[in-house]
Amino acid sequence: MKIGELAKKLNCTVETIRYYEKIGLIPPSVRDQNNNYRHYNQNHIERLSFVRHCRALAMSHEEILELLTAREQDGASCEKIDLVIDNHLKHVSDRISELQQLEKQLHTLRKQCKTPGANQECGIIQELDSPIDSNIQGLKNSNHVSGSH
Amino acid sequence: MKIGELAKKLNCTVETIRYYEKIGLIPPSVRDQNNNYRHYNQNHIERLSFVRHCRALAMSHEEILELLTAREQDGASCEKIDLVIDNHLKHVSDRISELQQLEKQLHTLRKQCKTPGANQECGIIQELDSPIDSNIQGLKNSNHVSGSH
DNA sequence: TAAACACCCTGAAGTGGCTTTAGGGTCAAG
DNA sequence: CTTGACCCTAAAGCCACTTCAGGGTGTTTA
Repeated sequence: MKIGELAKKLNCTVETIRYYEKIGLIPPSVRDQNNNYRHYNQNHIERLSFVRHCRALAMSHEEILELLTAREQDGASCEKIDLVIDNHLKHVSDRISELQQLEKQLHTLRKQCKTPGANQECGIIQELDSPIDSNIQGLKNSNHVSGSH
Repeated sequence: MKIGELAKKLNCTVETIRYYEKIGLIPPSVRDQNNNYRHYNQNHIERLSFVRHCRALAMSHEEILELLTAREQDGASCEKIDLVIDNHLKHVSDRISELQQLEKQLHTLRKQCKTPGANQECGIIQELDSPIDSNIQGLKNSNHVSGSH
């Protein structure tokens, strides 16, 4: 299977697949000796499928590598696997809480503009001009609604 | 006021302030002619305070610039301002929904590991190995619980 | 047979919002 | 006169890709 076909099958771009190979998230592809095209076998497909599945669940590459390592340690218990999932789940839950707090604050801010008119009197701008309060300062690590890790 | 004092006052790092100046999010500081140290007046402080307030609400630099521009157009109505806030609020709400969907999926996945034992039989790994289903594919644009935009 | 078009390749740079690193200069206190 | 807190710059690193520039390959159709 060539890279374009694989990309379609797994709903990602060819660039992403080449990138994963480059950083070692998937093993090197086999190359066609004539034209240097990448070719993929069932093993590759399964591995990439696993990775994409994890990414769809918003796991980081680091977390995915931990899962892959844990999986390959035959006979080991799945405690490590559970731990990775639990930790990730906590990241997601925490991020949801943060965003919900943010949502509240934005609703409150939005209501400040009661009487649309000249912007100097806009309650929103007045509010944003005022000193930062401690509630809002609480959300330090958020770069634009992103980054649970 | 020197940069360190300003950073403390606004609860951010000196590096962040220098970075904002570099990318033009705040106007250039006044320099001490002797030692080239940055100095800030009330205008600078208010502007940076505004920017930090917006960032605490997870707005992007682009959104902040839109607000700053709208604010400076004297006499214009605050429709633009409202629009920026409304759009941003929608980003946040949408991201919350996505993360909640993710949270559900992760809970379901976590439950697959009912009987902790040898990892080959771990339901989690089995699930992640299986083909990606269309529900999960729905969350395409998420890079690790981040990026509402 | 040649041109069009879809597909493949590489390496480097760009994205956002900073943070970190490396290598310095300045200034007040002891 | 040295210690330590503060200041400066330019460049690289972070994450997970995406985009760009420039080129090769392979099939199909005029």
